[in-house]
Amino acid sequence: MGIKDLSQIDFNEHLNPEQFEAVNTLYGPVLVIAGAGSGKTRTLVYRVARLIEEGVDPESILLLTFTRKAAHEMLKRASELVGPKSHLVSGGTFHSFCYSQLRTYCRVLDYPSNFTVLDRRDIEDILGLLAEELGLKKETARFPKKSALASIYSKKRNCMKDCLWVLKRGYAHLTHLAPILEALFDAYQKYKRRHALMDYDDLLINWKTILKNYPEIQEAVSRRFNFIMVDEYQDTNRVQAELVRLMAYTHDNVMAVGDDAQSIYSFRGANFKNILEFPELFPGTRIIKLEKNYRTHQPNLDCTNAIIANAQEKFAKRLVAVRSGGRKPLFYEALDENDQAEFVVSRIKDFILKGVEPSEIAVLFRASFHSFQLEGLLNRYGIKYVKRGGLKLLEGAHIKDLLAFLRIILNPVDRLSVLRVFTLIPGLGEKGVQRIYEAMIKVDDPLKAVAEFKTKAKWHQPLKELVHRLLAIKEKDLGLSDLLKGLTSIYEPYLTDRFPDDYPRRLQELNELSLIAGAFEDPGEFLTEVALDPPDEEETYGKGDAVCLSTIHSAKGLEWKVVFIISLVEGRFPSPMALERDEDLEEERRLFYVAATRAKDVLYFVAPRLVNVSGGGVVPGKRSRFLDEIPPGLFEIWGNKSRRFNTPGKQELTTPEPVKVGGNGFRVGLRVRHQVFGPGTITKVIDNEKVAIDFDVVGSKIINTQVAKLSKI
DNA sequence: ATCTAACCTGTTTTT
DNA sequence: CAGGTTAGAT
Repeated sequence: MGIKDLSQIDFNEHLNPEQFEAVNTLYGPVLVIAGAGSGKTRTLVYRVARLIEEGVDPESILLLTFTRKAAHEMLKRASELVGPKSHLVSGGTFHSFCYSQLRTYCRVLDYPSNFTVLDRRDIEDILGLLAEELGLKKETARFPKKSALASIYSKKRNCMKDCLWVLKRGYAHLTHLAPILEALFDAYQKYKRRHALMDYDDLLINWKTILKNYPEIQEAVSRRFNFIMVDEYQDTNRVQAELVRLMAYTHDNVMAVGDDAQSIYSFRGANFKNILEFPELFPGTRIIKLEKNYRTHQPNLDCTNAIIANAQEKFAKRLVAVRSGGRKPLFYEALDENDQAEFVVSRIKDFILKGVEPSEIAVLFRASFHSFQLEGLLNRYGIKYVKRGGLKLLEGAHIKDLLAFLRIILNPVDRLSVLRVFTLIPGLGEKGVQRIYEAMIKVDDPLKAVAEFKTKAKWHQPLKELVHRLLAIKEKDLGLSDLLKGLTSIYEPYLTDRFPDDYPRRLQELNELSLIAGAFEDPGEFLTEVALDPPDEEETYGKGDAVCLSTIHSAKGLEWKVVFIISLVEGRFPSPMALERDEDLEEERRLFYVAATRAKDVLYFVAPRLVNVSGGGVVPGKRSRFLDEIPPGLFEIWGNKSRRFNTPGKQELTTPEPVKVGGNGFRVGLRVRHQVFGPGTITKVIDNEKVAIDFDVVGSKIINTQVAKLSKI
C-alpha cells in the first residue's frame, strides 16, 4: 500500500518514526503499546487524518474509548487536525456507541427502541427493592448493601462469569449467597425487560448478542465501519474486546492503542492482559511500541519509571524524555492532614504569584473524601477550584428530585420516582407511598387513582393538590425544556423546604438542567444522555481559571504543569480495600503511576505523619509503601522543621488578630487542653463558637467550642 | 403498634 | 449523601 501525496499534512515532520509507522499502517490489525505522555491519542488522530487524506470515507471510521473524557479529548483533537470532515467520523464511548446502535436494532431482541438507560443509582435502588420484595433481607443475616449488590452484578456481567466466580474473588465471606443472588439478578433482568430498561452492562451485552445472532446485522455494521480504532485499550474488558472483534470481522482494520501500565479499571472487569490477547484475537497483528515521552523531563521520568519498575507483570518499556532539564520530584512529609492542606495551599499561592495559571495546577488523591480538608482551606483563601470525580451534578438530591418528577410524567408507575416525589410531602413516608402505589398499578390511569385515593391522613389534601398540578402539566403537552421548567415550579416549594440554607444555588442548577434539556426533543433520550454522559460541573458553571482537584481515576489522560499527590500514607493510598489480594495491590501501584505521570514540570508527593481517623482522633501514619519502593535519590525530601513557621500561608493563619474575646471567655494566647488533641494555644477567635488553636502535637485546627470539650490550663 | 423524621456516622475507583 | 438507628408522633 503505497503512500500517496501528502498534500495537506507533512506527517513525517510531525511524528517520530514509530508514530509514523503506526499512522501509515492503514490496513490490518495494529497494536500500539505506548507509555504515558508518548503521544498515543496524537497517533490515533493523525491516522484518522491520514485515512481521510487517502480518500477513505470519514463515515466509515469509528473511534472508541472507555471513558467519556478520553472520548471527548479524542474527538476534539480530531476536529482540530482534520477540520469539518471529522464531524462525519463516528465515535465516543463504547456505551454511547452501543446505545445508538441498539436504538436502531434492539427490536430484534423484543425491546422497544425508546428504552431508557438506568444510571448507577437506579440500578442500586431496583436491586434493593427487589431484594426486599423477595424477602432476602429478613431471611439472610448480614445481607450485602445494595451498592455491593450492584458491583457484584456488574462484575458478573462484565467478566461473563457466574455469581460464585465473582464472590470467590473479592467477596469470599458471601459465597454461600451465590444461589440467592442468582435469583435476585434473575428477577432484576425480568424487571428491566418488563419496564423497557437497560443498564450499562446491557448496552454492551445486548449489542454483542445482536452481532452474534444476526449475521446480516453484523455484516451491515462491519461494512459501515471499515476502520475501527480503540484508544486506552487497557481499559476495555472482555466484552468490549469481543465487540470489536465481531464488528471488524469483514476487514480486520483495527488499531488499538494502550498502555498496560495504566490499567486501573479492573474492578469493572478491565484487564491489562486484554492487551496481550489482542494479537491472539487478531492474527497477524503488527505491534508498535512508543517509548519517547513528550510530556515531562528526565528527572520526573526516572522517578515514574522506578514506580512502575516495581510492577510484577508488564511489558518491558523504558520511557525516555525528549525534553531536557527539570528537577526531581519533591516529597513533603507534613505533620498532619491540616499541615498537608496548608502546605499545598501555600505552594499553590506561590505558583499563582509566580504567574502559573491556576488551571495548570492539580491536586490528586485516591478517594474523593481525601480532599475535604483541602477544600475548606481553599475556600477560606478564596482560591477557585473545580473538583472532578467527586459529587457530580447528577448526584445532587435536588436534581434527582426533578428528574423523578419528569419520570412520573413519562411513566406514572415508575416506582422509584413515585416514592421519591411523594415522600416530599410532610407526613407521608415509605409505607404510605407503598399503599398508594399498590392502588396505582391496578388501574389504567394511575395518577387519577392517586387523586381519588381515600385516606384520613393529614397528607391527603397536599397529595391531591400535587397530583392535580402534575396532571395539569401533563395535559399541556409541552416541549421538554418547558416541561422541566413547569415541573421546577411545582417542585420549588418542596425545594425551599428541604434545603433552607442553599436553595438558590440548587434552583440555579435546576434551571441550567432545563436549558441543557432544550437540546433534546425526546424526553427518554434526555434521560439516557443524563445517565450516559452527565454534564459535568466544569462545563455547567464555566469556571474558567481554577485549580483542579481530582481523583486519580478521573485524572487519567490529562496533564498539568504542577501536580500534587496528597495523602500518600498507608490506609489512604494504597486503599485498605486493596490490601488483601496481590492483583489489587498491583493495580494500586499502577494508579500511583498514572498519578505521577500527569505532571509536566513540577511533581510533589505529600504525606501527613498523623492521620485523622473516624471519631475525631489522630493516629500516627506510615508513609505509603509506594514511596518506600522508589530508590532514594530519585526524589528530594523537603521540609525542615522550621518551614512550617516560615511559609507565607502559615504566617497568615497563625498571626494573632486584634484580641477578640469569644462569648465563652476564650481569647488569643490562652493555653487550653482538648480531649483528643491535647494541649495547645489559641491563635484566633473566629466567632462565638469557633476558635483556631495551634496544638503542641498536631498543629493548627479550627475548634468549635460548643462541641469540643476545652479546659483552660 | 406502626410509621415518620431527625440524628449520627462512614465513605474507592466508572460507564 | 445515604444507611442505620432511634426518639417521638399518629
